[in-house]
Amino acid sequence: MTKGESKGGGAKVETAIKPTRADDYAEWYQQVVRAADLAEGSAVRGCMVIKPWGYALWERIQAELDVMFKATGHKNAYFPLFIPKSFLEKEAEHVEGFAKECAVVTHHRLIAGEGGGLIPDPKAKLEEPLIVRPTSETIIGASFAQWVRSYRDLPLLINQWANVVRWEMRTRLFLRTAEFLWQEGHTAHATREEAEAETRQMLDVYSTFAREHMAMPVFKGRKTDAERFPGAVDTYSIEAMMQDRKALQAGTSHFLGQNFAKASGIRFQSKQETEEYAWTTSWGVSTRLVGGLVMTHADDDGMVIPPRLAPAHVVILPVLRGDDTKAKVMEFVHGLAAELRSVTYHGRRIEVEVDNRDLRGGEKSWEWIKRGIPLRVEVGPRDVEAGSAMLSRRDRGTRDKASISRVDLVGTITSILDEMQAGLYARALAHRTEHTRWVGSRAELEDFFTPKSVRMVGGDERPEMHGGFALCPFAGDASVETELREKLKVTVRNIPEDLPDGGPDRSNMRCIFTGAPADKVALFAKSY
RNA sequence: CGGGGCGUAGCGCAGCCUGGUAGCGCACCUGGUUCGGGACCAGGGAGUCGGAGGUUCAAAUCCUCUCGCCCCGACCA
Repeated sequence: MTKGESKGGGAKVETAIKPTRADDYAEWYQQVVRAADLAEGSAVRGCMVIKPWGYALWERIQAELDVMFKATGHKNAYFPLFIPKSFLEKEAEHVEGFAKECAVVTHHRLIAGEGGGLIPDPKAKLEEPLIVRPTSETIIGASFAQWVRSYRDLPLLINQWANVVRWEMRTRLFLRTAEFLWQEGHTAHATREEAEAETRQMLDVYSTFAREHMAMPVFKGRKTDAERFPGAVDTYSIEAMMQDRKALQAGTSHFLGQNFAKASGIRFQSKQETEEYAWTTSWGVSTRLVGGLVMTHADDDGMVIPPRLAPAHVVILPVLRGDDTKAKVMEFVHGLAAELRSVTYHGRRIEVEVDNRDLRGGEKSWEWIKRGIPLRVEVGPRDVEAGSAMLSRRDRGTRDKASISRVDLVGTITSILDEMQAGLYARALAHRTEHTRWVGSRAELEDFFTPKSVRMVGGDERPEMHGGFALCPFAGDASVETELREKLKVTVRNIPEDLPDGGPDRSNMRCIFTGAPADKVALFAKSY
């Protein structure tokens, strides 16, 4: 059982977030997002306001990924928000995939209506409707077609940071909203091999980022046909396990073959003087990662931010008691803050917040606990006397604090943060390992994903937290996927590259559903 | 788009059945006592009760219409 859960032996602990994960996971998630001040709903249905602390997390994700994209040769650019309807129509599968959830712009002017309001001017109707981009393959393809003439123009390695709109029915902050922020890489290559290598390279970038920065273990793998991106030849994903054991697709990378090159006319003259279609890729991660961060690390007291992603690493909370000591304490605090800021942690300066708001100490502490800042440092008159501070770590109990000398704090803060980062990853990995299982038969798989109802205090019954990741040989029969999705809401998340120990003899596997020879192992799970 | 629910102070709600002109908790403001882990006391500000129409001496409450939102069923980063 994870730290902070209210069930189990011992006295019931008062938690900052109610309900707890064990009591109502979905509601817990919403409460953490609110309590950590990450985001809130807005006047626009399905759209969220990302608040400064939440946006700072996204900025950290952007900053780290951007460096990784640049290091692999990509350049940033920006393409239009609006896509002519005819562009979207160019790739058949693509249309089918997105048509159902598009925002459409039909007019370019408003005039006074009868009731005093504004209405679209019938005389200002667009000749061709514009679609607010749900993704940009087609509009970027049009530019690529202009930019690419010769094999010497390839590869073309472009990324854009942008917002996109998908008119979703059911929305949840960060996890699924009608508008979201993301990054979409688009590349064009002279050969199939090179484009496939690019697809895999970016998948690796994502999994490295997830592991090292987000402290989130992921399974990398290829999607089945049923789960492929509309218009792609192959889709790859990284899949992470959330604390309720459901999978979250945390990043995708697509090998688009020549489908979009043909649709957009991305042609080039080869060295052999033949005309060829380019091979393209696209890959993306979104603000959904912030939701993934919450569901991977947060606990019943709120957000927990991995140090390497933290907008601020430490908050200093001055304990001010009376005017006689206030000046001394603040002098010490500012000195300490300056010293900490001079320390480098993975290429960044340590970020320090000094919270000297006129609030009670406990109230401030709890606020920062809920926000998930890695370290809290209290400095009061007694610490000033002793040249020390009281240090609390977000990965320990909320009341757990220990005195540390100023010198030691400055000297060891990076190793403390590294230890926390490693600890968060280890904990997430242990959780995933505990709930990942090889299954040998369909019955076993169905049992694994069938909840046993649990009687709550007060008599309510609700499904237990159950299931997890199931691995088994799979021959790739699409009708099996449909059946499992309909019956159990379980899907193949991907065909993982790296498999945990155990399982059947890889050289002689049979599909557990059809009995046919199988050369692949599939990862099954319920998902967000 | 089908089934269910809800709109009353910034947030969460009570009041409605049995009409009499608006209340509670949290938050906010002021003063005081407090303060090394979610304080207490006293005082205070804040709501055209989603909107329109009707019944009535009188409507948050009853009736009609309307708008918006949330939950459940077909999708998805």
